[in-house]
Amino acid sequence: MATIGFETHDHHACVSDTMAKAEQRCAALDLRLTPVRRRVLELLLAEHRAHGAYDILAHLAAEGLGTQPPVAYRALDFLVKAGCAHRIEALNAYIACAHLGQDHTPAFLICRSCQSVAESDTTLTDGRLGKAARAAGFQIEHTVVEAQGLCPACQPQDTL
Amino acid sequence: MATIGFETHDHHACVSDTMAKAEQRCAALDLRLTPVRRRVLELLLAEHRAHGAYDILAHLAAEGLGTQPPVAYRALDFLVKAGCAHRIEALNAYIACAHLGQDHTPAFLICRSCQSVAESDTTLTDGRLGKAARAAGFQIEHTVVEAQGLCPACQPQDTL
DNA sequence: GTATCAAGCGTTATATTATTACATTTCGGA
DNA sequence: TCCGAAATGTAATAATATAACGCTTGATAC
Repeated sequence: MATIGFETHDHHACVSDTMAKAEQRCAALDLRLTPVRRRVLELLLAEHRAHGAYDILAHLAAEGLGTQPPVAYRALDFLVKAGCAHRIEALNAYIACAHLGQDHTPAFLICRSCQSVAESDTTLTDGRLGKAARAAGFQIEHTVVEAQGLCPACQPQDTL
Repeated sequence: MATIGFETHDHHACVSDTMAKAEQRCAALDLRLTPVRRRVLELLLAEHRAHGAYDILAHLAAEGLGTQPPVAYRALDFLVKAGCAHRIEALNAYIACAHLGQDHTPAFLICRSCQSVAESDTTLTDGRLGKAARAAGFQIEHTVVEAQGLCPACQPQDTL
């Protein structure tokens, strides 16, 4: 399990790695990473935080890539279906996948102070949700696991 | 842990029990369960499924209890804050709490076929979200744990 | 009792998020 | 080169949610 988003890291490499993986993934699945889709993924990747569809649309509009809501929603839906991005239900917003290429069931840690979002790569079945589902005879198809609170950097510091 | 929602049960008793507990809880916390709030809770309790704010508002309007969105949102917000209801983020909708009076961290099982929602009463800290948060130094304040899929009754049957 | 204050409520308006529908274009394969 | 599927452009609208403001009510201090 690795949680990506709060710790400092080489973000430039993080972005280019992910773009490269997205290319590979789309090629492998015979999906077309068109200019708009690619640009939206870049915009999502720029920061480890969630982006609203209309935020994305504003960037696209500024760059002449589209002005109407469906442009943004289509690209975001594509990226989500392709596994390159996730939707954060608690924020009605989207974030680039931090574990592209790994089969994973994402869980998110959302900081209410700095709005950063970390994606934790976990497995589902032995979690509480998996147990509860098995006990109830429920067949899980998709999970939404999100925690809201304070990231390490935003917690009140006793020392220093 | 108990998951309430899919199994058949004495729903009339389930409703009246919950209303009684809500009364007690509000009295104990010095919160006012006004007619609109009470009625909204009854509406939520009528079925173990999520109800949109505007669905609730339509009922209130039909009963002369209010016609504008804030009427519904205020009552729903009150019930959520009071612990008598939960918001289902994946559906932008609300559901009555099935574990009133118990300190719990809810997790929901949402059937995409019949729209029923079961609430599983779990503890947080040893689940995968808790582990991930501890590992990342993240301080959790609120969790959203929702699974979408098929409830027992809606799964394709091999036998029978 | 009555002045005061906070909570609740009524109402208008508007903000935010998301989808439907349909015409047009692009792209790959027959 | 023609066809069909996928992608895109665009207008309109639906669905969800909040801001703002004034009035009413109910509890409390005096």
